[in-house]
Amino acid sequence: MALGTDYARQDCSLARALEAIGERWTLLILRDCFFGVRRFTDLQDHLDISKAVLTQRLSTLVDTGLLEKSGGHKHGEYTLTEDAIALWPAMFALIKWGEQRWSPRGPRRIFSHAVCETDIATSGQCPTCGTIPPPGELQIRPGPGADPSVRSDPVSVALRSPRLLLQPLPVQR
Amino acid sequence: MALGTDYARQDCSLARALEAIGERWTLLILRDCFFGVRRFTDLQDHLDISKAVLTQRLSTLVDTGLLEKSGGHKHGEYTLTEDAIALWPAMFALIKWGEQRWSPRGPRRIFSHAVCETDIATSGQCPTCGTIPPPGELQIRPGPGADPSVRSDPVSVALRSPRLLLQPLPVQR
DNA sequence: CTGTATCCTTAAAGATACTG
DNA sequence: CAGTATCTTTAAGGATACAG
Repeated sequence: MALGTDYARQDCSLARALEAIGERWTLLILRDCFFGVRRFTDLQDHLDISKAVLTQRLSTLVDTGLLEKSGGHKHGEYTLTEDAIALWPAMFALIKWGEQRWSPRGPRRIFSHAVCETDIATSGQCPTCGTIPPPGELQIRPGPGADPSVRSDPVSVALRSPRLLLQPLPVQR
Repeated sequence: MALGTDYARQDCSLARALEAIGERWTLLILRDCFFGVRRFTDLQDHLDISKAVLTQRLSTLVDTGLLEKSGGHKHGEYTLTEDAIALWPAMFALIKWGEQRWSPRGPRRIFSHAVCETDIATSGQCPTCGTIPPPGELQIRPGPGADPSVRSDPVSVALRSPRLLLQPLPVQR
């Protein structure tokens, strides 16, 4: 965002949250991490973002304590910290809201509670066990609203197989 | 955001959502509307935002169908549409996440289920009735993490009295 | 009260080339 | 593979003055 990414003088937790994750691309980067993307190049390919911007965002996210980097300079991996994983309910709610408005053919992705084998509700609750499962217990698969024609890069292809959230995404190149 | 507010070629509802509410200030404007702020000047005073930016954001929000304007040119009022009210779970989750990380003295604002007179949990559920109350059934009051020293303008003062969400905020000038 | 209209400064983002 | 470095373009945001 131009001219400052902070919201000075706002006595509000929402402002603090947005200072951490409100910048352009940041939330999409974290979404990809939830989906198992961990490599710099994979993020770049999937997000269609410039290297410079991606570098800056990743560095900020590491500084803020939302991402952890491992693996050194080459073949490094970025993984979500506990603080970032705690963002899942907000991200899930945003995805659901986006679906209601802009996915007339239904959800693009469906989340289910792995242990109950039940698709979870819009509220985030599992209809079978009644809990709000943490992301690590969720499986993701393409839904009726998905549009495979949009993307055909290796990361997008890999993301189309059903899989657990937070698990590393194996990208075939 | 500089150079485009959209996320082209992202087959993802989160991207669509962010195109609508991801711009700087937009989510804070909607938050204020949930809290009952409805007037141009009140938003400007409370957000510490320039008129030009506020005008642009409000106009976009009306175009997107998230705000409705009534009252004509002067003394106009902006109110949330149903689509915007549906954003509450996401906004609530973001506020809670921000509190966990940046409000060590506890929540700045406490939400309670008006009919049950019970403070709602981090999950958004009312411990008494078990439901996830819609924003219209929520009351808001200052919490231990609030910092009244930050702001003393009329809007901030008015926001410090306990009140129902979505109800118009009476600002004394 | 609720905006428009201008001007100006800053920085955000893309493109491209280069590096350990 | 995972970035830096540089350059250029564009737009975002603040300030100020003005208007219906």
